[in-house]
Amino acid sequence: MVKPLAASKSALSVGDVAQRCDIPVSTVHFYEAQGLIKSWRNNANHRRYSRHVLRRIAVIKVAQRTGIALKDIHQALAVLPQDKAPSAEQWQAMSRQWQQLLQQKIADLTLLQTQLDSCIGCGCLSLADCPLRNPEDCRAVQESP
Amino acid sequence: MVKPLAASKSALSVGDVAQRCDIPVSTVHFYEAQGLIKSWRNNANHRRYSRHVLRRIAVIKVAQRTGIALKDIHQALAVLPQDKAPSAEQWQAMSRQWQQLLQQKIADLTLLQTQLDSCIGCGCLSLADCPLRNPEDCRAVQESP
DNA sequence: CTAAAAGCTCAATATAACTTGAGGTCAACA
DNA sequence: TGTTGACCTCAAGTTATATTGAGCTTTTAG
Repeated sequence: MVKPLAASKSALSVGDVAQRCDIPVSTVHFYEAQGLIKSWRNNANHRRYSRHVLRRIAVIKVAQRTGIALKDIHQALAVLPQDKAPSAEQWQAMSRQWQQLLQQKIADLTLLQTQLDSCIGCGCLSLADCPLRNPEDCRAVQESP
Repeated sequence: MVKPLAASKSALSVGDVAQRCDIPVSTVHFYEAQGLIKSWRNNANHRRYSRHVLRRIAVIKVAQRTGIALKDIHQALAVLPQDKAPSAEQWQAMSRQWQQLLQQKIADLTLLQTQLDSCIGCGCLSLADCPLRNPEDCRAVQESP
């Protein structure tokens, strides 16, 4: 059974977090072990999370989609507070980091696409640009067409 | 000492291949073990590669830059012959596969960028689009601004 | 002719990012 | 009350992509 959202609940169990972020409990544990998120313990030694952890995990997921490694995500998350909502400034600092990375990646892929587009099977018709060129390969191709 | 290129050499040693592709010998072995490239053996049981292996490895490297997994690269490479230059058709078939994947990735990242751009710290000002939104998180934020 | 360089095989290790499992606690519901 | 489900810890396993090392053979340069 899926529990209804209890919006006013201020502390979340590991199960709550897992469910709401749509990740396994083991992953929540893992992220915590990696220092990406934090928790405290209740009397029963059960983890309790601030609701702000949900945003952190959302950020992690987005960053991962772009191919950023966890340790880099860790670094970027460092500018966000663990236990309260980030200020506009904090948020913008993070966001700018992502934007730059994204732009970089997009530029990289776009270049590759353009190059591939003008590449005729590495017959080296476009020697300077072909991303698949290889000196030896090109020469060999020219020798025995 | 770096050997001069011997363009007319038709069979390459594992060392030749490694040097010309700028990858370690162990990686050449590894790719072969994975079935991405092929070799035959000479009298001394040493691997010998067709020069066309250089193009295959160039393709592997390009594809990896875009974040494509080796097993998918394996599949795409299947349309290229191991022991001769690909025909224009074969090449184009491959190229089209890459193009599609690239386009997909670029589109994905661009979307993400746009979304991130219009996201104000997930105060959920743009509820429908924010890639960082999370129902519980948003509601909580609204409750305690 | 000999010693270094390059090859070979096979097994182990490495890193990232998780997942699974064993064995045990604790609280709520029928 | 007892059993189910959510937690806990800690260790081991998994997949992808290689890299490293040990022990042995072949080639090549001086």
